[in-house]
Amino acid sequence: MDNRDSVKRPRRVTINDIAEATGFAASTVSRALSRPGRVNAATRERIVAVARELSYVPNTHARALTSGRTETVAVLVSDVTNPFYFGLIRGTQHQLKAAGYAHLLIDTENSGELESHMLSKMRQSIDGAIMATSRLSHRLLAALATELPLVAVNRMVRGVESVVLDSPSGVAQATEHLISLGHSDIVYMSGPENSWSNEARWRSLIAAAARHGLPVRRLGPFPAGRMSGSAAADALINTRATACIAFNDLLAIGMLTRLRERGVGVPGEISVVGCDDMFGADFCHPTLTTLAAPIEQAGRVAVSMLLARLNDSAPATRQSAVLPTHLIVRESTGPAPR
Amino acid sequence: MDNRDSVKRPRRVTINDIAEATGFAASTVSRALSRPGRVNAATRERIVAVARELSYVPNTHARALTSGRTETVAVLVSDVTNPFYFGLIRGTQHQLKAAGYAHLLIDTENSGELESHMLSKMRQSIDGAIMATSRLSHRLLAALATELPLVAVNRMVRGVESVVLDSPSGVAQATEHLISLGHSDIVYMSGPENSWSNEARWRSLIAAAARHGLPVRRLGPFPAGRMSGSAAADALINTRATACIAFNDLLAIGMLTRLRERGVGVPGEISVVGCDDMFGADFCHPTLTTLAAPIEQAGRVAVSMLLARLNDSAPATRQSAVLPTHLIVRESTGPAPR
DNA sequence: TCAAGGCAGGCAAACGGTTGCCATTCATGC
DNA sequence: GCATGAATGGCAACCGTTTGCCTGCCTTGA
Repeated sequence: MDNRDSVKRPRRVTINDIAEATGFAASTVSRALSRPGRVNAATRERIVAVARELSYVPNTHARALTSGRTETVAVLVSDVTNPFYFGLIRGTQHQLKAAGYAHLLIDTENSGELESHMLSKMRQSIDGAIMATSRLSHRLLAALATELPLVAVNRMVRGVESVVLDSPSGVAQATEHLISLGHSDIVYMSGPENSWSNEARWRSLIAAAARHGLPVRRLGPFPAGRMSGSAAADALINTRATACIAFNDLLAIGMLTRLRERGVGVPGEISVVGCDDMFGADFCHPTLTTLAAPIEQAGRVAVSMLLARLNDSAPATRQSAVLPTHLIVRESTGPAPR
Repeated sequence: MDNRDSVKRPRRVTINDIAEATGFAASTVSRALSRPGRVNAATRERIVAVARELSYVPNTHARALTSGRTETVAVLVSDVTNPFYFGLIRGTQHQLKAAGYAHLLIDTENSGELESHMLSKMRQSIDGAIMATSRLSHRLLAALATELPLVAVNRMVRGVESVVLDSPSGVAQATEHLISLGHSDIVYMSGPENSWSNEARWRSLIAAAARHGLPVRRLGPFPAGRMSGSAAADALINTRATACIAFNDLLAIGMLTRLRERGVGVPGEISVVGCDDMFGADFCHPTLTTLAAPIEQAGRVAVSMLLARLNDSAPATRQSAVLPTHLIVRESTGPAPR
């Protein structure tokens, strides 16, 4: 039925309508709109005016089909519900919008397999991708990077542009902080095993403690959710350690809750340090001493790097940006009990 | 350079490659893949097998160009950083992925203008949209709904399918709760003026209080962020009221912080009720009594409604789903001081 | 035996842009 | 006066699918 058609698809304005209205050929219209300088200034003005008047909107798909450019960037996160990503999503969202790109959000559910599957499925619908804390192996990630422009966040791999948060220096600060408070038995509460930053944090804790001749222990791995906090707290209590650094704030806050339930004083008996300074770290109880990571900025930087590569067509000197982290001392850390 | 080309665009497998490999025409391949039943079973099997072998991935854009279907749904939120949306994003993300749809996230930055602008720009790249707490006027929203399949969340408009959280009943529960604790002076801390749910909550507070012959007051409007909590708390203290219901948890948590700073006991001197039970409400200090809204479920339901409409082509009896809310009593509410 | 109708497959025209190549015009320099 | 070449615009092929229409064949029933 004609009626239905006109309702469902009101026949949008195309480049040909503009061509007809101006008397120019469609190709000229196309160039005027997407390649200024290739046509006469007067012509362009005329065309642009008519385009605006007809409220012309270029068809993304048609454009993508020939030119290959989709003006869309995928942002892959391992778990949308993890507040850690909120800042990242915000950062990428803003930067992409500013550049006129669309933001395709993909939740990889902590699965490297799903990650590469989605990516191969979307390869032609996106110009590039931001991979936040990818669960892919180094080899796979590097291979992917040769097929598709991508920037990794919190992941350092040869041949892949990346933005990483300088956890080492942050963890070192946290360690110094705890040591200066008299703690000599620091435990690392480990996150998921396939997480690159988990390893990075653990290694820098070892290094930092070693500089003071202190041994460190590691508990876990624990899934990076608040729920794991209970098990983590129980395990920690068992070790009789007086301080811990948790893989992330989610885990730390979960531990806080459990420690309180069990009547363990924080920071009286145990000091807890989190990582990421995510939403909530400043209003949980006690408020959490944590490693502030400029994750929103990381998102913006990642997008900038990606767009730079997309536009300059220069293969770019594969590089990585390292963003500083710093310790925010709040209520969850205090002098070691004697 | 040929080299560069082959690197950047490795020439993906198309329907024609399959046609050539199998000896069938491209059209038959197309039908075998997207309209089974239209071709002979044996033919289809053969084609599907070859397609898999060649790891064929259909080109979204080419498909969208002719069929108009993009298998993409836009999710518009007024502010990605508001934790309230996390659940929604999660819900929509999961449901869309399950159905094989892509999830286009759009932040409208609390601006109705940006909202409709983005939507008109994307109209041909999406099959439909989920509009969470739209800032658009009723008229505009209704008009939009005639041009594009959409489902509104937390917004009730004639002629627009919607999913709403039953705040009225929840606010009523909260009011009863406060009254039963002996409070007779309840203040509503208002959120943004252009928010539909803000009005809905305010109205149901009036109604609930009226049933007990109690007057209520309203303070604000306050922007729906944690930062506004300070101003809100100060204003509240000034009124000498003993209880308040805040537009949302963000505002409530902000108030909690400020009240603590100013030495006002919660719930000793003032009881605070939030709305949404967002991430953090259960670990802030004191933990927040709040209206739990099944927002993730709302996201799923919204997607289901939208997909049902997209697939059944039936214009659908424009309807709305109302999801129940319930009060979660935590530490921030207590008996009225005497 | 033949008309009618269903099934399976092919042809070719879209969909809405982009882009390589060609034609025209006009200024420039010798 | 003529070759040269830059600037500008048009032509038409193409991107990868979908889909309306057509054809040939086989089945069915009178």
